[in-house]
Amino acid sequence: MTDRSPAAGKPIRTAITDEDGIDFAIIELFFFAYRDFTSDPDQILADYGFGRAHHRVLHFVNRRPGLTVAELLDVLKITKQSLARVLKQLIDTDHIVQVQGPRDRRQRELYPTAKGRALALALARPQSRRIRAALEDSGTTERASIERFLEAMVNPELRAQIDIMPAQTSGKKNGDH
Amino acid sequence: MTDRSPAAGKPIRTAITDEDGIDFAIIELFFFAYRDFTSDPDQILADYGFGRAHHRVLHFVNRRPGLTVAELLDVLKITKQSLARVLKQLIDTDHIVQVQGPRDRRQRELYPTAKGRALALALARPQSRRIRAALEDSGTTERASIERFLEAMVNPELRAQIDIMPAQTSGKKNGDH
DNA sequence: GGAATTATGTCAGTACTATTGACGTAATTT
DNA sequence: AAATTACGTCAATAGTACTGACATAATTCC
Repeated sequence: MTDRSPAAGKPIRTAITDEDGIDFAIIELFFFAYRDFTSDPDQILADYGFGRAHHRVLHFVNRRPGLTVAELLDVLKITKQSLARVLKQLIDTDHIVQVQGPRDRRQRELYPTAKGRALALALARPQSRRIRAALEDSGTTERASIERFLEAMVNPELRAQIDIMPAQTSGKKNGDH
Repeated sequence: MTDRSPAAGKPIRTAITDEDGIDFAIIELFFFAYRDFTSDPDQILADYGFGRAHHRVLHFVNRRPGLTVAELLDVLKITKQSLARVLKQLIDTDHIVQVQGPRDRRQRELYPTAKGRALALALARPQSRRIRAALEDSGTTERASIERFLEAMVNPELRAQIDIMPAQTSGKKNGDH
């Protein structure tokens, strides 16, 4: 149990490098950056007994008030069942309310309450601080270049989800043309 | 059940914006970018019955061959128990081997096998392609600026973990293509 | 040499997020 | 009237994570 079994392959002792032109540096940085990026709100969420799933739901309901359950599922790319418990908890704790759809009464439009809005802001605050600090520390003159890079990392067919957002992404790249 | 309960707060119908100077644009982009970034290897991992945890272990063992279990736990920021099952599976499937530490025989140095090296490369390939494409698409003249930004997003006290990596993260301003 | 500490492995129990599949209900569309 | 859609819910399962406890072997400290 201590050593490798007889049939096992031999250990490779050299570190993986940029062979095949693989960009390990940015792959790793992306991992670490996202890990720490999500750790900020995780602290706050723990106080509520919530997890990341609650955060995501809360975020998008605040960003697109009135979106339906189906739309939310599409943005989050999870299943109805995964959303069910999380959404129910957010409704039960009075962070989100459902309103019957005006045109289609089958639909449930989701809106944040004042409480839900406040929590969404509290969760976003440390993340935004981290981003601002990172932009400054890294001497990024244009934040637009970071924005463009991140957007280009998203699957093209899914970028539509981003563009639907409340805009004001400032100058963005398109300018609505 | 259809509508909101009597005690519930009133729905807020306006979208959350950049109030309080919160950078929702980049917060969202980071979420979408990471979601798609991880979706590439997820496809491949599914064929092996592996998950993201296996990927991370495989990645770091390939990046720092010979690292010990304790070091791996420190990098991944998970507990021993969380690592146990995943590491065992990778060893049983001959992707990783353990070697008794030379100085300290209590330690288990972790090394990839040829099989483990190959899988790590296969998993990194689509991610690297995505990064390269994003750099090109976004017209990022220097990739170093993206690197600096991502590094600045990492908690300062944890940046040591990155700097230990097989170098060429730092001296990377080479433009070997 | 003996005691404390360290590195690792393992067991038991739990939680959260996610999955697929199935079924029911109400509302809309055809 | 029939089919479809939007939503909710139930059951069963999986992957990843957690805490706490305990065992073993090896090293270090006194």
